[in-house]
Amino acid sequence: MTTLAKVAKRAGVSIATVSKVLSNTPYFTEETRQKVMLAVEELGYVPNLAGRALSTGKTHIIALVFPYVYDTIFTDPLVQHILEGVEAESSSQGYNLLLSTPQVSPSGPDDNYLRLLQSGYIEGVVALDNVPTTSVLAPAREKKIPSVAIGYWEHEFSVVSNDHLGGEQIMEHLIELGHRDIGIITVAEDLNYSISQRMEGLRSACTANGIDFDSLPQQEGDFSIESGATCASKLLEQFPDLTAIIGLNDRMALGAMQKARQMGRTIPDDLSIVGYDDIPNAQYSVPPLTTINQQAPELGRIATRMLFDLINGGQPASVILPTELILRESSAQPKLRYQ
Amino acid sequence: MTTLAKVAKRAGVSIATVSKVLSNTPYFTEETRQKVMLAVEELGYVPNLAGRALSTGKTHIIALVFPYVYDTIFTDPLVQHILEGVEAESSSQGYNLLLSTPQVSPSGPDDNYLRLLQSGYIEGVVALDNVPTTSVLAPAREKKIPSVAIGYWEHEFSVVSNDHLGGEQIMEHLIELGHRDIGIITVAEDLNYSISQRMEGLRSACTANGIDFDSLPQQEGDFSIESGATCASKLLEQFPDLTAIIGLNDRMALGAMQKARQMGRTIPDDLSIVGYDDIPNAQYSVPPLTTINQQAPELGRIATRMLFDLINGGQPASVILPTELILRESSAQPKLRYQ
DNA sequence: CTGAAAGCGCTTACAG
DNA sequence: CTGAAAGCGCTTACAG
Repeated sequence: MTTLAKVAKRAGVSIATVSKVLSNTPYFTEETRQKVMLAVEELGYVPNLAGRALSTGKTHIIALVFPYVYDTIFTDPLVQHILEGVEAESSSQGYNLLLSTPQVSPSGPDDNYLRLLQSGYIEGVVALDNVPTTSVLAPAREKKIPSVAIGYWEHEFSVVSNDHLGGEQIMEHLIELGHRDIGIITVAEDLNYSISQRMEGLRSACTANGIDFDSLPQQEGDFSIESGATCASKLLEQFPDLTAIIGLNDRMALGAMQKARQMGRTIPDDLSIVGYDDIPNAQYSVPPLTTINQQAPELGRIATRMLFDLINGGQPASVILPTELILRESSAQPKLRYQ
Repeated sequence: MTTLAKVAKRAGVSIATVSKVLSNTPYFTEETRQKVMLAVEELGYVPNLAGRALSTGKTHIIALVFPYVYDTIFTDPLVQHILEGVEAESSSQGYNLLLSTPQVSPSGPDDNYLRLLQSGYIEGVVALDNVPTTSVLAPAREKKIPSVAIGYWEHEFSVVSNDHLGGEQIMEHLIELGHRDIGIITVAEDLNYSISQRMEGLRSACTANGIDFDSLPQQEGDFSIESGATCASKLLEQFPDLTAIIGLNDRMALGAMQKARQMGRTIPDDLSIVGYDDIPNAQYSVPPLTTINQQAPELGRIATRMLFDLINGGQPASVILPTELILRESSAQPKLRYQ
């Protein structure tokens, strides 16, 4: 390993000088600079980050945290997009990205994660903080580690998609088309805050239109395609008169669509199906899925920018991203049953 | 920040003693141990990793490297599954995961990545090393950094799916069904080694069955659903007699399926379409997609286990994972055209 | 403009 | 069984 000392020796100067030349401190002759750079070049010197971290406290690492709530976290398109955005921003700043997926329980995140936070290894953390039982950022805030939340936990610095609005939009859309018998595929309340917000959005659209939200049938899935299929089948068996089904994420909606077709329904003629997320596949399903776009890639990008601002002493403003209804062919007016 | 020194002071012992107690060195009285542990407890001491790294050279970080070749790397299901497997293994070993997505060009991976390798920050690296122009692991090997390749670059320690076999299997399947007019949706040769291997597999199945592989029409996509649709449309316009299309990944096959349907083909009656990867959506397309399962999640898991073996001084054997043909409903016998 | 020295927090021979 | 001391590789006041 080439160290500062070796470079210094070769260049015939002190290690302090090498260090200063490399960190672009002013005050040294062009001659010294050249000697040093030549030695650095010849020796292929690369600073040891642990050494630097120990003396400066800066590691140039930020952590990206996804609480581990269900098996397949990385298959969630939201997670992918956040990852993509965070990666892009952090590497553009010359920072490295540490990925952490702590287990969370009502008593808090796991010890490994807690230790990581205090280890001095990371300068800050961006976390998807949407699990109602526990906030993975609470410990970071206690320890005054710069952190930005993507999600609903109360946090000074956060970015979140307006799930309430998205919920309203998708329900409004169905109501406008004339639907009243609407089944809902959701997810267990304690699993995810965004989903609860979407539910609230659905509710307020109903209320605004004089529909009793609580009378609409619901089934709980687990975000997966499979669960969407199962829920759809239960919904349609118990309530054959449903004219529309809302899946609170696209994957469940897609599963529902397949199942409904197997059960003999034509989409959208017999049954409208709408989703939420606007994942790439939503565009390519048969028929293409009406859904809500929540600008997921922006979430990660913005959160990371906020984090760097914070690390540099700024006070970034929190952000709420608007959602947009994406009209495709899986939704239409209900057929008139009694004519 | 609580340091060893503070703990030592509180426990009334030397910092050396605290350090030894914590690292489970033998030789100290139960009484000392208790005093130390109590102080650790009370102060909430967590070792500073930079300090430890500097004196031991162990950082408890491994890097996972995905060369950045096309925009949407994290949307590739293969990447997701590798990530999942690597994450699971490394966190089970108490290691943290650093994600790196270097830009690669014919002259090699980018400087940031090169610096990371030499920074002393990482104990080893697992890399998806399938881009023909450049191996991201070549620099790691030069620098004697423990590394495991997922892919085809020649590397002492590697794990790879048997793409050649997979290619054979999918082509064999179509040939057995009676197809001879087969269109292929592939990807530019210099983009990905796995794909070239699959192509070779297709070729050998053809050769074994007396079919001239080079006469089969091909189109180049870019892994995306969209590109699959575009390629299928070109293929079907130029060669309307095709009875089957192979997509060299599922997403392109899925795009092809949608486009073929729009062009009036019924799948599989008028046209068989098969894919490669067995992504979750393959099961839920209409009709469900015949494809090749390559045990992607295992790739990451095995590679990481090999890396830890290597770090601990072992010499793990390289692994080639077999593929499996997954029969679904998107493939069938071709219709007899001239009866 | 340059360098000697202290210090970041830890571990590890080496004495005792 | 315990501790003093050196050292890991770097940066940063402080002198000169």
